[in-house]
Amino acid sequence: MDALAIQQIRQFNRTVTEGIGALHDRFLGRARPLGEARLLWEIGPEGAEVRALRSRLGLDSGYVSRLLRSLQRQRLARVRVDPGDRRVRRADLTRAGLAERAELDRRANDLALHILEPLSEHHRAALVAAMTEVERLLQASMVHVAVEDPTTPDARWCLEQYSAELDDRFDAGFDPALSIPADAHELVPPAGAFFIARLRERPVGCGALKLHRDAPAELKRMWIAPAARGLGVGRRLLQELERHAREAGAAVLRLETNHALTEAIALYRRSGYLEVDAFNDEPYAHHWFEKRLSRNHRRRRSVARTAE
Amino acid sequence: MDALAIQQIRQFNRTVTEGIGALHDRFLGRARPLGEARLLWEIGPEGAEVRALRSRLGLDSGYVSRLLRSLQRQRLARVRVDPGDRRVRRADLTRAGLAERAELDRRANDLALHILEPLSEHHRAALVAAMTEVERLLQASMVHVAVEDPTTPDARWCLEQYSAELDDRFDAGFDPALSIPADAHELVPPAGAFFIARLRERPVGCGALKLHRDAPAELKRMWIAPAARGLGVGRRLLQELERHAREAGAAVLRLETNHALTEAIALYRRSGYLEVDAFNDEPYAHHWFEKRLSRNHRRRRSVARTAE
DNA sequence: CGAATTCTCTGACTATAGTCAGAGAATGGA
DNA sequence: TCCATTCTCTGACTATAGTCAGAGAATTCG
Repeated sequence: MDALAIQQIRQFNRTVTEGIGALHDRFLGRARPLGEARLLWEIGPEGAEVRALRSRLGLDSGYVSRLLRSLQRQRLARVRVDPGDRRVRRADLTRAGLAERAELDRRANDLALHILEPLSEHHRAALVAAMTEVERLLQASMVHVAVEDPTTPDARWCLEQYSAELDDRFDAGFDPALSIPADAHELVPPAGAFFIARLRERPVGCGALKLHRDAPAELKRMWIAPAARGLGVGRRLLQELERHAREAGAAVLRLETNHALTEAIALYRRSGYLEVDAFNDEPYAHHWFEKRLSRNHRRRRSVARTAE
Repeated sequence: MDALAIQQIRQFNRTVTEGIGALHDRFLGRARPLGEARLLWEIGPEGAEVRALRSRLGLDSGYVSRLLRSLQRQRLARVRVDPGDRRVRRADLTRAGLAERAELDRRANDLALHILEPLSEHHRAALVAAMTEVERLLQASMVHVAVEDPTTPDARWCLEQYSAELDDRFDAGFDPALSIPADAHELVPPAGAFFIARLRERPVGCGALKLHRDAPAELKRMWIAPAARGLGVGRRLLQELERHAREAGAAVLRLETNHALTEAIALYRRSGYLEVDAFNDEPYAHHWFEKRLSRNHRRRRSVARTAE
């Protein structure tokens, strides 16, 4: 694997963590312990349920309880019982707490300004552009794909997004009732599988398989959130779907699609799918594709694996 | 100031610290406390003086002493008296310590690999390129310029680099003895000033002023380390020199230079210097420049100040 | 030579950032 | 209705990452 690339990433990590990290401490000014500051920030102007704070920050319930008491003692936050469910508490910020949060916000801005300030206009623009690029690609690298239950709220959300997008892009709109169904019960083992691609817990794409004993497997419901497009998420999702289908014993994976979905069609072609005659009567489809899943495609823990 | 740029930098900081930070902890595996791991790394294969470790890591002497004892108990390091000066101790790694350090190195590589692994070749190359760019520009932004004593080892080193570079680039080489002198005693207040540009303590450039009561100030000994070129360090150094000359009462700043120094000449022209007739008999000079230092050029704490 | 300085170590102390095991109150489901 | 679950809090405990004030040995400076 490319040793130079690895060295560059390590160098980048050093520069960013030491450089920005040191600045961060100087600007965010460790006047307040980090835990309190994070909590103060996370409560936000609207307030939040204590249990939500706990899960968002990944902290122990006892610890959050004590941090909140400390914020209360400093008259920065209030904690009250939720009238709806009297087990849960809601935290919100006092005027002083809001001011303190605004101050944190201001300091974070100052930090960014302090980085830009010494640079010329030209270099500033270059830095912001390069940062945008690094951030996008890091996010791409942090996307994980996993089989999930198609009935969870996240899964339903993805499927709704999928339908809404088709409705928006198809010339005649999209009514799931007129299309060949792929209901939840068909997308759980052993009949099929439902995959969600997530970026830090948030769903950014989905895809599903319908498995048929000896007949080709079918690829359904593939969708990538607009914000995650162009990052290779579709390619990775497709690879996972193919791997799953292969491991489930399918020799061929096939799919139908609409001519409005140009990026998807390009992805399928790029990934080795060949256009074939219509193999079903899906009313929204214009193209039918299939791909033979090679059996000997070993899954090695090597980087070369994902090379295009 | 550009609010979008600031938002982008904040977003970048979040993604990088949360994304890479989380990975960092997972890979570097908090099996060993961070303090010990840093020290183990810093001792290095060659060993190091304890006082050097202290200053490099910026740690308290008592703390380092205890950390070292802990490493000794784990048979990872040895501490011995320096035979030359029996007050100082040297630490070095045992075989086990070296193995542990190699393991840290391996894990840092794995972290980098883990970031690259999910990406396509195309996206990998783009990420590495963008990281290189961010790192370069962040470094540019971390350069600081300050007046320093021209007799310190760092100052001498800069001046040697300066001479060596001229000797290398001038057609006929460069012999300081034949050039108009600018000795250390001329480069301290009130006769003049010597500036060093530093990136994290390491010198990456220098420049000097000779001040003459009512005559124009002279710019001398300007040099930028090859690794720091193209980052705007020269421009910032020049701005500092001009500011200092202006504040010392000079109305005009002038300089002579050799035609081999094309980037320097371009910088001077870009910065408002006008070519004038020879005002001295410097044997190595081909061009003479001067710039009128405007008095009313207020130094505002605004970003616009450094715009080109 | 004697005084000041340098380098390291020890003891005593602190703050931060947690973890874990209950306990009590409120709620939801059978 | 009652049992399990959810939500929060308290007390007791831990590890990490330091800081500070000497003290003792070695060295350097005037």
